[in-house]
Amino acid sequence: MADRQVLILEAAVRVIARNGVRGLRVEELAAEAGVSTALIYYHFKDRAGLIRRTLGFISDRATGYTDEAIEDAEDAREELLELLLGELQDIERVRENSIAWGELRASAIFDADLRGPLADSTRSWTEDAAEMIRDAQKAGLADLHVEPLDAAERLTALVEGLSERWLSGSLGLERARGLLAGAVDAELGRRPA
Amino acid sequence: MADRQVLILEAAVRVIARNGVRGLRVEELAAEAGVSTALIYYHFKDRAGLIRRTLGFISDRATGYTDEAIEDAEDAREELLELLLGELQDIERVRENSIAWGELRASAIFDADLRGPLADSTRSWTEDAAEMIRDAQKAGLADLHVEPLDAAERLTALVEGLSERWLSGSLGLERARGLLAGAVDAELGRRPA
DNA sequence: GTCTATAGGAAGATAGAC
DNA sequence: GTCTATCTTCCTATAGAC
Repeated sequence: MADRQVLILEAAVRVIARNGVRGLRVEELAAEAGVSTALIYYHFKDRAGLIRRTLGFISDRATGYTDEAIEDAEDAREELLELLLGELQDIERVRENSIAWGELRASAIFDADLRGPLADSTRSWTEDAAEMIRDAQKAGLADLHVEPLDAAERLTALVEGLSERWLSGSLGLERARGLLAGAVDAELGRRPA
Repeated sequence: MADRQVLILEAAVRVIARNGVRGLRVEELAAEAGVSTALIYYHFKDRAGLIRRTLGFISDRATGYTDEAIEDAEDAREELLELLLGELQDIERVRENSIAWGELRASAIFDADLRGPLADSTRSWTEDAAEMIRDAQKAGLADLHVEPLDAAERLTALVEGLSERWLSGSLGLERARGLLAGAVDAELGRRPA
């Protein structure tokens, strides 16, 4: 489907990461994407449609930048940690996505239309984490009495909380990463040496 | 200082809770507060000034509505849980404050001026929680090897993450509360029966 | 599909009286 | 300090040509 649209969506993520959903001006997006405002309205109907499509786009590409690290992981427990730490990295693309993701979650509070896709992405991410926890349990790397889905939901929600604190300047990145690693230990039981 | 200003600030919190920071229209705020738009500009200079003052106001009154429940708590560990659960209640005032708080944090990502007060409030809340963890440890209700400040920072960040999911419709309130209780168990060790 | 140009309206901000 | 009335700016959205 028209890569011109994708171009606009990618630009939209950048603009949102810079100014927030609330601060997105169609004209600024047009400049960022190198197209006219009219073209944006042609493809996305109106501003609300643009935002909605951008959210879906973010949800879709929300995974991906952790893949390499996850493949390097030596076991399921390390995979889980890498999956979670993936959101806490000082890399342009990660920052961009994290900010956009936070914006979309915040926007969903005031716009019911955004909630469906958001909940879907959240569930999908959580289930990935839960699956890794189950694998860790099978490998004897996690307490068997922890409920994988509960722990996964707590850990992913914690990542969001830490990420927001990091991005808003209340928490240093290294400390955030350390806290997250500590949470994995608390949830799964300290790693057997 | 002029209670008219406080009246406006309180109205601003309500409007922000309803429509978000970006959705705050000076005219709507004027209607909500029962004053003219001119008066708002008189007191707050411009829209940006109004937002800044409102978010500062939110930081200040960020605590308070948990006090009763905390007093009823039977021990330090229960106090901690009540402090945290205080943010996850379906009560008008709590929703309002939680949404406004989330908006403040989201806004701080794009506005460096907001970061100082935000970090201060966050630290204060975290330290309250850490103190309760220390008390719980003294009372034999929490593992002694947990680092109070680390656990407190994780738990409060988790509350923010869960709260955001709840408010954005990705998570039911009861489940959020249950997950939080589970996190306290995971962090402090299961409560000795 | 894409642009230039612009209509139209919403919202921020101010003037001036009381 | 507070209001009514109004100015001005900015931004979404569309018309119409290519």
